[in-house]
Amino acid sequence: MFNPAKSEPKRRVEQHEKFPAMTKILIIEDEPAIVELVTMYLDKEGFETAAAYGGLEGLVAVKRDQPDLVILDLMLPELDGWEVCRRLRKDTDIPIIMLTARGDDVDKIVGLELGADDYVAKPFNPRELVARVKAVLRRGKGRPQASGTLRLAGLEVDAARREVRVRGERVPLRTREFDLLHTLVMQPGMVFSRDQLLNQVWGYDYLGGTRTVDVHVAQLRQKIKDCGVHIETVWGVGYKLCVDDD
Amino acid sequence: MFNPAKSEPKRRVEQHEKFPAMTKILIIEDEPAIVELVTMYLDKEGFETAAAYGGLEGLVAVKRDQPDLVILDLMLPELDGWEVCRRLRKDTDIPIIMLTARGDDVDKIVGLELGADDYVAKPFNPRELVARVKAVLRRGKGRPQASGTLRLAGLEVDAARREVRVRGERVPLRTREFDLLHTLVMQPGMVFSRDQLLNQVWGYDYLGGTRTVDVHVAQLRQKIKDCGVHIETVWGVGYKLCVDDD
DNA sequence: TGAGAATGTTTGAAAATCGTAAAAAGATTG
DNA sequence: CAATCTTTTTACGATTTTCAAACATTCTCA
Repeated sequence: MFNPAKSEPKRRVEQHEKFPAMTKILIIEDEPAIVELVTMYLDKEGFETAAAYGGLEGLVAVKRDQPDLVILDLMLPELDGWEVCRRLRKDTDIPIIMLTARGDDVDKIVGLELGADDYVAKPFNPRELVARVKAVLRRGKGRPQASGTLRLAGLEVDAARREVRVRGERVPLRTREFDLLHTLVMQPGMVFSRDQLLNQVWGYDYLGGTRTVDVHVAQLRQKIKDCGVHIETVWGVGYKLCVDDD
Repeated sequence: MFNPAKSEPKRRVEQHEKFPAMTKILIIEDEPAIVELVTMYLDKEGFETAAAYGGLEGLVAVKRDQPDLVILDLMLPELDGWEVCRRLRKDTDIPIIMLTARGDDVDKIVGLELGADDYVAKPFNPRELVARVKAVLRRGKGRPQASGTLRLAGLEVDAARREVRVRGERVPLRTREFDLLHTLVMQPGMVFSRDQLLNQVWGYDYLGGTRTVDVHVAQLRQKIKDCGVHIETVWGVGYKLCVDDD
């Protein structure tokens, strides 16, 4: 998609940094006290959490919950962290933060051999762990954007620059408007239901009503009129972008 | 594709990016274990690989194989990475990613002195290396990000000297300010999310909050005003550098 | 044609984001 | 190790955007 820093709609968030709506974090750790502590801190930051208390259980949980990040203790019953990490790495790219004891060979963990993304030495400061979680999650986001301007009749949409031109003239759009238009322009003629648009533009966890889409469509229509392209209502279904035929 | 939130969750089935048929990558590294590992990962991504186990051998291999990118260890027998890099740079533009030890002077490596395109600190995560390879290759086409002074209206940014001039007048910038401006100037008009800027300027493992970016942007704005170029806020997304239009 | 449902449009309060100053924390230097 | 400089955090007001609600309009189908 195209929005580098989606705003997080409809959610009670204070000073929190924004992460993809409901980022799921799985904690694999046998000591309940630690699980509880970490859970508490992550909750407070708006993350969704799950826990597994052993290696095997952990592997199952990963499959089931599809977390966005795993916090993995090195010392575990059944299957130790090394093995769990290795198996996870074999068929996923889910970021992993290891909990290690002081003195563990950190280089091996984060480096080649295991391929974890980061580690925190026990005993650790929960706040630091949270910071690391955020940092690791952020890493994926820095990739260059697919450049290239989409053109359709008198309409140009530049995703990388977030600029829209109507017959060559720059038209300032707001975040939602831009994202909405961009989705439509990417597949001209394709009908999008309001729900599809909500998922695409507002995020899958958006809690508002579907009429919101209508409002934004109306505003978009205002701003991009007379460019040889228009947003058509598909009655009872949704909207699509069409090239004027005359 | 760079949307952190929504389109990202499918981590499992990662689609291979398309690079020119059979992009060749040469690894110059004396430790066979590392060569093997890296080779495996690059293979998996569809790259063609070759290896050289020493500095001299590496130079020869470059001549012979004409790779599209070189991964170069800093510590090598015969001829060390510094020297190899220097010689490569003397008569080619082949992108180079350096493998360094933690603590090596990264500024010198990627800066003008050596002119490598990127670096990865050992011990490294192979997946990250692959990501960097892709990033560098992608960057390669398009823009001569090479040395020299970047000029944009009344603004000059000299990466080598780390100097900035506003309408010819030198303006002293602090480290962060300079790096920030530099990344923005390299791709004027391109929108950078705060996360992207944090990754680029502060590093992949920066642990602070995103508002830090705002503060530095504010300070930059102070220092580079009235030079025909300004930093624009892209509401809900991030910042971009724009040439004044009036 | 008219009732009911879906959509269009306008609006202002509420929410989100941003700018900035100033305090706090961290680095660097002499 | 104190002084100084840089960076980061924090706090709060200012600004911008969003969205639900209300009402108007259009559409469908009996």
